[in-house]
Amino acid sequence: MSNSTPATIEDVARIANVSIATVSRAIHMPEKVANSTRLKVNQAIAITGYTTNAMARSLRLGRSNMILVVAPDIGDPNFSNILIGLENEARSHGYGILIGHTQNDAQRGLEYLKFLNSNQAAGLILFTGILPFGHQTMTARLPPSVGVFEPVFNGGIPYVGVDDIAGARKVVDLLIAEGHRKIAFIGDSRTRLAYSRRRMGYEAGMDAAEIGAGLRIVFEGDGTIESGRLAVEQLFMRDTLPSAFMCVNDQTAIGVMIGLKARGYDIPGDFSVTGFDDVPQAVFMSPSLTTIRQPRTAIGKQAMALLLELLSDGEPPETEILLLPDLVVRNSVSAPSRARR
Amino acid sequence: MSNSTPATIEDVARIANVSIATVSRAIHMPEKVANSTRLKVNQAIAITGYTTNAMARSLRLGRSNMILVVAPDIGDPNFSNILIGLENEARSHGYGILIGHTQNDAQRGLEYLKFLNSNQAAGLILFTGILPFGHQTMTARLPPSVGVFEPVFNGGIPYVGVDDIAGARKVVDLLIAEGHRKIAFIGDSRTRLAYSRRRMGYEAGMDAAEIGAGLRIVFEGDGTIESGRLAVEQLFMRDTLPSAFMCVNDQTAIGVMIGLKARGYDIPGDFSVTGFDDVPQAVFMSPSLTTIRQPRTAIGKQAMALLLELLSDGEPPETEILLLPDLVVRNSVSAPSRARR
DNA sequence: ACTCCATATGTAAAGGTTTACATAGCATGG
DNA sequence: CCATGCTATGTAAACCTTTACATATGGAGT
Repeated sequence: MSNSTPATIEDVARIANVSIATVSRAIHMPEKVANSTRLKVNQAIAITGYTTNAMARSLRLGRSNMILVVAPDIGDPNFSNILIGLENEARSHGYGILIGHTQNDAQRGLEYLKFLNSNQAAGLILFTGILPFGHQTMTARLPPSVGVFEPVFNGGIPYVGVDDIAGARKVVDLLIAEGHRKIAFIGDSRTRLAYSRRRMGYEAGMDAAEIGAGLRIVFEGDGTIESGRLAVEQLFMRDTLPSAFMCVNDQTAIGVMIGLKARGYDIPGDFSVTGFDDVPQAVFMSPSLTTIRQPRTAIGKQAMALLLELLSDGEPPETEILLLPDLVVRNSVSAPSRARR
Repeated sequence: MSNSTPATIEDVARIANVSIATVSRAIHMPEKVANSTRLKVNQAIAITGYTTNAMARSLRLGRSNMILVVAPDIGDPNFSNILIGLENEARSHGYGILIGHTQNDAQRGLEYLKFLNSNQAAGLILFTGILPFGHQTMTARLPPSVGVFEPVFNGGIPYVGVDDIAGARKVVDLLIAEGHRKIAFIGDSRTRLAYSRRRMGYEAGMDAAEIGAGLRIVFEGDGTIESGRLAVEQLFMRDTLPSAFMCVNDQTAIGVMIGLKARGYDIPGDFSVTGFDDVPQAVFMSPSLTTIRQPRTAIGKQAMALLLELLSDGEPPETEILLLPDLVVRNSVSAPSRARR
């Protein structure tokens, strides 16, 4: 039974007393095979413990059953949850996932391009806004691909992300509902498209509440902790201080909180602070951070579903799928302090 | 150049004016080929942009260049850092990594077993202490495998982990150096072998300091936050309270801290608390947690290196590799309070 | 009874590699 | 000058599938 060398389709055929073609058909197109024959084949498969040799199959078919997932950094805690969504969806359709990380290094990217060229992956999931294949990007013959989080610069590649405008709108609406009017947006319009969209959500919310430009304060940072701290420093040099800091992401919010605490202020007593992303530590901060949760597993699932559709249909059903993220209310927001109102 | 269908070895052979065998040799056994010929072949490869079709190669060779990594939960933040180590090491040897997660579900495990049987992976990395293939485990024909973190129950499978005894010893030595003598160990001897070893480290440290059994307090939990909280409740019902809680892992330590805070105690003022693992949030807790850092990336790298060695040699060079983990001193430990000394 | 068609199965080629074996060329040693 | 052996290359088989095409079987329609 459990021989040294795995059973092949031929072993099955011999035992079932049919040809290998029939075995193949019994497996992949059962309706094309007589009931009685299918039974014999299934028995033979059970006896031999046969499983299709994926290598041979992929070779014959000209495509593999693997999806390559490329991220700049697989150590990113964001990544692993998306991975779950990706993996579940892939596996339930008979695909496996292959992972690679580039650390934004073109040389590494190139190695993954080789992977693709050597037919090892039928599709590609990209976590980066830029094709990571250096100067060969232009001539690269890519398999069906989809982006995660951000549109992929340069390619007609569909992507799955989050509705950043709507998410930011939820935040600003909360702050306004709490009574804030002087709301600072600590942003970053350069790095990622998503960040610009969050700014748009902020502006839309302020518009809707008819809060004039005079009360809007926008600081351009770069999405890092340090830039949050810096924003506080700069804003304290002006005369009009906000009562709330709406940050483009959680990193920035952490920086802002560090800055405010360093000056001896209480959060949310003196200032309210919000983030965006819901990084894992957001819940452990003190105060815990009110933020927007990225539906990571759902994003992964959707992205993979889209890719699989692409793989079978050829045509992208839609070029952009935006999921609506949820507001997570914690303890970093309250009504504006008397002094700041 | 960039034709619709990828170049094959035959295209290269035609252009270089040699046989396909020579091309293959020029690529994989360059020393077997005349210099002049090798040059011609390399030029032809450059012209055609040829890359070896991995499917065909794996089929012919009877083994793939993929390593399957199976973990109970790839969303675990521990996981992603180890993944980096695994991936780097694998890639630098021409292997790719395939990931799967079982959620401790035998059905899922079985699907990965199919993966293996269908020759899609040359080796296996296991994050679980038990072969995740349900009842088929016994008859499963596994490729070379290595475990991560824990020995794999049941198989003669080498593994890479951390020296838990030495790690625990570092913790207890620190506590003793701070002046503690009544040190409670909040443990879990059932779930994981690693946890029993940490207990051994504790006992060894107490022995070395000649602290008698009378001063040792051991609570058997199950490694969860809740069990840490429970330990506090139980211990407060006894008459001899410890001055320090040495926890078998960070989860337990979190629970202990919750329990102590609920009773209004200050950490480390009233009681010292230590963990083990250095989970990402350990640094964000208040007070930040003194604990043992798992060298995750290094573990991943070592595990993959061991597997690759297995793959080429056939013989495991050693059956257990233990890395020495570092103590991370933060703010949850101080000298014992007067009252508890 | 004969033709035709549908259904079920078989035969063989093709997919791209690697490699055992065969061959050719050439130098070395007698 | 021939036998021998070494080096470089070529030929063809094998790895395991899938599937176009061919064939066989049986039933329906005339």
